[in-house]
Amino acid sequence: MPKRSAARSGPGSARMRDVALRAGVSTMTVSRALKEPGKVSPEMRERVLRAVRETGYLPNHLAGSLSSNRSTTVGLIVPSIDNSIYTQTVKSLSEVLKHSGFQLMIAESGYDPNEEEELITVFLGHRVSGLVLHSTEHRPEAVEKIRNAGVPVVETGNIPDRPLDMVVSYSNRDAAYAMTMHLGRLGYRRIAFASLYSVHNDRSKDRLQGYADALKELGQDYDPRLVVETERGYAAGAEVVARIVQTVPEVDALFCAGDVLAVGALFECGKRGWAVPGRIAIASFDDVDLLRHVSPSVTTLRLPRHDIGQRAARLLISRVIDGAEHLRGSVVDLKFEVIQREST
Amino acid sequence: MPKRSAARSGPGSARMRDVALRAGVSTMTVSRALKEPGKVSPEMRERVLRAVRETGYLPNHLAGSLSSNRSTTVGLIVPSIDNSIYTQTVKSLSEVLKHSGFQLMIAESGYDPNEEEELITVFLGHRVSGLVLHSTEHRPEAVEKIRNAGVPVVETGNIPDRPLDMVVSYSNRDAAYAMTMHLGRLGYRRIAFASLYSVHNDRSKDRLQGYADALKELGQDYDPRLVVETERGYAAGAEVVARIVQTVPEVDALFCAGDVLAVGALFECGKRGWAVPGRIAIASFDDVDLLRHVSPSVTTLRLPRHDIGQRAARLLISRVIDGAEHLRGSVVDLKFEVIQREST
DNA sequence: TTGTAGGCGTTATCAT
DNA sequence: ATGATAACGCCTACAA
Repeated sequence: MPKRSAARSGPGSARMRDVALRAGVSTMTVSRALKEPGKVSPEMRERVLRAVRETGYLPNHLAGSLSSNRSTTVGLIVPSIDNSIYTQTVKSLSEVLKHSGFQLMIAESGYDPNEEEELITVFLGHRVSGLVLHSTEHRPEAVEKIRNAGVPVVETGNIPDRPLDMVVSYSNRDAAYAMTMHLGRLGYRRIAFASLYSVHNDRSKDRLQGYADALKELGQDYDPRLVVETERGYAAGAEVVARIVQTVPEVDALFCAGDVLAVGALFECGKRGWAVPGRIAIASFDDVDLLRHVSPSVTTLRLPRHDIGQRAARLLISRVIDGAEHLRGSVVDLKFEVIQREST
Repeated sequence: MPKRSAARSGPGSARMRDVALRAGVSTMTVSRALKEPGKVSPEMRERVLRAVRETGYLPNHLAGSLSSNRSTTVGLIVPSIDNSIYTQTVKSLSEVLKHSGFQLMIAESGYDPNEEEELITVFLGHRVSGLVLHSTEHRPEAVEKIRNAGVPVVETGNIPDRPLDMVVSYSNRDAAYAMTMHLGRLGYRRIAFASLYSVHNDRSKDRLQGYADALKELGQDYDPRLVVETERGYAAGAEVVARIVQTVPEVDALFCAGDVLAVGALFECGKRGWAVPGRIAIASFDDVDLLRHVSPSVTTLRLPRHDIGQRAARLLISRVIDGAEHLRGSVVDLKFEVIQREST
C-alpha cells in the first residue's frame, strides 16, 4: 500500500509534480525552469513560474539535496555562542553564505573536543557541504570522520601547526607577541599577562607563548608570578589586577588576553584610584567597541573578525560550488593591528 | 544507466544498505536497531551496531527526513546576529534543541520584513520542524506561507496583539512602563527617554508606549523634547545625553531603552563631570553584565533572555515530537525585574 | 528544448 | 522479531 493515501490538499502540499501537472509539462521542465532558467524557453519559464505561484509550491531542499548529492548547508561550531568575539565572524560568515544560497547550521561545543566530535557527526549526518570550526584541537575520531566524509573544512580560531584542511585566522601567538613587544617598546619593564584557562584552548596557549617569546626578545625575565590564568568576566579581570599588584608591586603593565578581562581590570583600577597608565598600564585583546569608549580608552589588538567570516565563507563556497580543489589546505594568515590608546 | 557506477569506496561511503549486507540483515532491521532499539532483539542490535562501527556508517538525515516526513532542524531568525541581547536566547535555545536531537539553522533579517520573508521561505524549503522568530512584525505573505506549511512557530521578541502561533517573551511595553514608574517613584520629575529607531521594530514602539503610559500614570507631561530615537552604539548614547541636557536643562533622569546607549550616556556624564545620579540619573534596559561593573553601577531591567530560549525550545519540541496541539497559540508572558543600582 | 526512466538513502506499511 | 516493497520529492543521465 502506498505510503501516502492519495489526493493531497493539506498543509505543505504542493510538490513539483503538482506544478508540472498544472503547467502541463514534465517535472524536469519545472526543475529546469527553477534552477537553470537559461535552459528553457522564456514562455515555458513564464508558464512554470505561474503554476508555481498558483500552487504555492515550495521546493523541497531535502529531496533536492538527496537526489543531487549536494546540500546547501554549512555547519559552524563555536566554543560558546554567547561570546561577543564570535558574533562578528558568525555574522559575516552567514551573510556571505546566504548570498550564495547556503544556510548556516550552528552549534556550540563548550570548549569540549568530545562535544565537538559529537556535533561534527551530527552535521555530517545532515550532509553539510562544509564545516567551519573555531577550535583547532580535535579528537582523532573527528578528524577521521571529516576525512572520510570528504567535506571541506575551515578552521578559524588560530593558525594550527597541522591544519585539518583550510585555515582562515590570525595567529594568536603573533598577536600576543606584537602587543607584548609594543608594551616593551613603550618602556614597560614588568609586564603581567592574564589569559583565560588554556585547557583545550590552544588560542590561550599560543597567546601565552607569544607573550613569553616577546619577553625573551625584550630581554626581560619570565616571572611566573606575573602570569595568571583565570575564568571569564569583569569580576575576574578586577581580581587579577588586584592580585598582581599585591603580589608583584613593581608590575607596571597588565596585558589581558581578553577584552572583558581588560575592562574588568580597568574598572578595578578606577575604583582603587590607581592611575592608568600611571600606576599600571592596561592592554587588551580584540577591538570591541567598548574599549574605545571607556576612560582611559584601552590599547588593544584589532583582529580581523569580520574578514575571517567572509573569507572562510568564500573559500568554502569556492570549494563546494566551483570545485576549486587547488584551495584544499589553503592557509590564510590574516593581519592584525596594535591600536595604541590612552591606557598604555 | 544507473546514476552511480556500481561499487563504492570513496568518501562519504557507507549507506544503510552496506551495513545491512555486512550484518546479514535487511535495511529495516538496521533502521530499527538504530532508531527503535527496543524493537529488535539484543543480539541483533549488537550485530548491527558492530556492522555500523566497522563500516563507519553515518545515517543520512536528508534521506531519513524525506522518507519520514519529519526533520530535525529548527529555523531561527534574529534581526541582528551580532547583538549581544540575542546571544543568551540563542544559546539556551540551541542547548535545549540539541538535547532533543534538533539542529539550529540561524539567519539574520536585518530588521527587514522582506528579508525575513525570504528567510522563512528558505527555511520552509529546508523543511524545518519549527521556526523561532524574534520579530513580531511579518509580511502577510510570510504569514501565509507559514500557515500553509503547517509549521509551529514561536515569536520571542515581544508579546504581539495578534500572535502568529506561540509566543514566549516579556512585554516590552510593560517593562518600559515598570522602569518609568520606578523612576517616578524615586522622585524624578523630568524623565527623558531614548530608544532605538522604531521603524519595523515593534519592540521599540512598545517601549515608548510603556514610557508614555507611565508618565500619564505619574501625572507627568509627555514632553516630545525628552524623547529621542537614535542609532545603536556608545557614541549614540553619549550624544543623546549631551543633547538632552542642553535642550532641557531641567531633565533629571534618562531612561535608555538599550544597554549600550545607557553605558555610552554614562561615560559621557563621566567625561563632563556630571554626577550620576546627582545631575542626571540613568536607567537601562537589559541586564548585561557590564552594567553591574561600571561606576556608578546602572539601574536596569533584568529580562528573561535565558528562559525565553529554553521555553521556546520546549514548546517547539512538544509540538513536534509529542504533537501537543493543545499548545498551539500558547502565550508565555515571562516576568522581568527592575534592578535598582547606584545610577538612579 | 523537452521528456522518460530510474535512482538518491531512508522509512512506512504490510506480511511473515 | 524481521523482511519485502513501495514510496518520500527531486535530479542525473540519456533519449527524442
